[in-house]
Amino acid sequence: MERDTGLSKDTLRVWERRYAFPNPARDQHGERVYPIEQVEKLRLIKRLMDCGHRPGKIIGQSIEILRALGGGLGKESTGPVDLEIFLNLISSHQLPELRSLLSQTMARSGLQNFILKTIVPLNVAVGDAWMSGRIAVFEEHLYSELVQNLLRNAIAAIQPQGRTPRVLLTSLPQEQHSIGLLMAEAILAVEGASCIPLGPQTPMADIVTAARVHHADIVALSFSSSYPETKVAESLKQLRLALPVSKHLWAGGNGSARLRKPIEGVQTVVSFEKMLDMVKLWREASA
Amino acid sequence: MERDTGLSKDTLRVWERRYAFPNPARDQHGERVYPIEQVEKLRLIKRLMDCGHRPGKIIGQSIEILRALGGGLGKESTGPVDLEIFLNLISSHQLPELRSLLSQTMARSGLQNFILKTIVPLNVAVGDAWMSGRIAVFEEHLYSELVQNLLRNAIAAIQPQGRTPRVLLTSLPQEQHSIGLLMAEAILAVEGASCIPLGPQTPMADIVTAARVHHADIVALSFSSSYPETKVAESLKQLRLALPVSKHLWAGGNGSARLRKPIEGVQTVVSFEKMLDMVKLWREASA
DNA sequence: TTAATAAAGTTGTCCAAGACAAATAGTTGA
DNA sequence: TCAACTATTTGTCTTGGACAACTTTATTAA
Repeated sequence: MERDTGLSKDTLRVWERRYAFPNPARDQHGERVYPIEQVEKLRLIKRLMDCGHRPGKIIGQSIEILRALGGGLGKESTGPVDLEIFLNLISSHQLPELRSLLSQTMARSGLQNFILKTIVPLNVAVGDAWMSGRIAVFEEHLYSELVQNLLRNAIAAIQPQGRTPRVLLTSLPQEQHSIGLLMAEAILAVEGASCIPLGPQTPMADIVTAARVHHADIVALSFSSSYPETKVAESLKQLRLALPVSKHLWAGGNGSARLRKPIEGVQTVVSFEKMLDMVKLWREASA
Repeated sequence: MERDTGLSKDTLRVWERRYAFPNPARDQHGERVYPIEQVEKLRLIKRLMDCGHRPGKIIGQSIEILRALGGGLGKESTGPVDLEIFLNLISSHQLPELRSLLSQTMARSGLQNFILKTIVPLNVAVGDAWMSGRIAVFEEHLYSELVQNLLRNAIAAIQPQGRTPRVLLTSLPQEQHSIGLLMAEAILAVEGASCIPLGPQTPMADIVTAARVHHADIVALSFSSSYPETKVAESLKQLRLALPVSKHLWAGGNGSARLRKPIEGVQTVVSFEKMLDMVKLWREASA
């Protein structure tokens, strides 16, 4: 259930006590068995919470109402590219067609624009489509794999220039999403920065050591919206203390956008567009 | 601690009660704070358990003795390629050199041989080197990223032939290791099979649906040694029941090698070499 | 001596309810 | 309009008991 919903065991228990939901059946040993509709409702609630809703307010609502609440989320942003075509290919399992359309789009717009104008909005659209029940988990997985291949191939095609800044890219142990890291790496590679990609889930002590031995100028962390809210600021403060002041610390992803107060010595990467400006600023400052 | 050691919260608690280890300090709120040496010992124990040791027997030993126990693990297999060179490059952070040596080796031996003779033994060697404290977590991460890039690029270079069998590749929700899936995909791609790579952590219901809509002939699952032992057989039986009998079900990875009794209708992929034979057999049978 | 069976020991996961710190919302006063 | 204070909400940690499933050892039969 933790994996399926993104909610911790303790949270599920305390919700049972407080809100009488979820209300799982019990098997012959008295252990909880969650009906599929409760799992779906929990997933919806989790996603709405990531958008700022509070559990106590929405947990009593029916699935239909929750769906409606989420429906109006990403509608306002209609990108320049028609995302509907992509979504249709995803939900109709046209793997080769989807692959070539993505490749074509990338070739046409260039890597940076492809990420900014197509992949980022498409990720949001896919998330929404999953939420409204339009596409399934495995369809999302397949799409992710495809994008990952595309990005890794593009990055490999650019390859080392040895220019500054040297950016260490990773996420903390609780954060397993890596697609954001790849997008950042691709964009930075185009800018001519040298990336040290550690992949997701690097322990803090290792980040500090890696930054030292690889002479990183910037340590960039990614936080998805499923990263525990309370932990983001805490982890960043701790890491800031452990890193030499000379090294910049950047925090990106939807999880870091929720930060209320800025943290001393930590820069928030609001968007990939802004990240380009930040690289420019770093270069000016270090010149 | 769960992430850092791979041991569940409950296991850590019950060990405290039964074996008086770990014995974490407490902060001002009475919450557990684990000294670094206890974390290391726990990691060692976890790894030794994956090799068949039982916790009660080894938990009382000192770190030195545990290290010695693990040291004699993979020594017998000295591959044809000199792994020492790779290990040295990893531990001395020579990223570009490591990258090009891997590429060269791949070009020289061919993709399949590269995986069988270099990557597989190297993965084991890296794991052992981590265990003996020779390389750090972040160095292992960097190596993983590199291999992943290499494999994904190689797979992309082969690309679709539309030949059978159609193999759906994924792992179950608790299993996050994906490098084994990539190696399998690469080897199968060379054989001309069509892969549907869903990445790791696909819920069982989604695997069934995906197998249907993509007309998969074979569903191949990967289990690493950190997958809960008791769950492997259980999950496979359940999935076997949910899949049509016409679809083959293959289980690979170190986690599935621990299966004592074979499961009706499930084939164990003992090694990548054997997988090639299995593909051949499938083709003969389906002709 | 071997093989099968039973008993004893080992091990991980689940259960329940309590406590509390931190975050959020609501209220009041300047 | 903003800041400070209070009340409420919320998630995570705590403890120890229970037990099913697995392993090992002992016992019995062939």
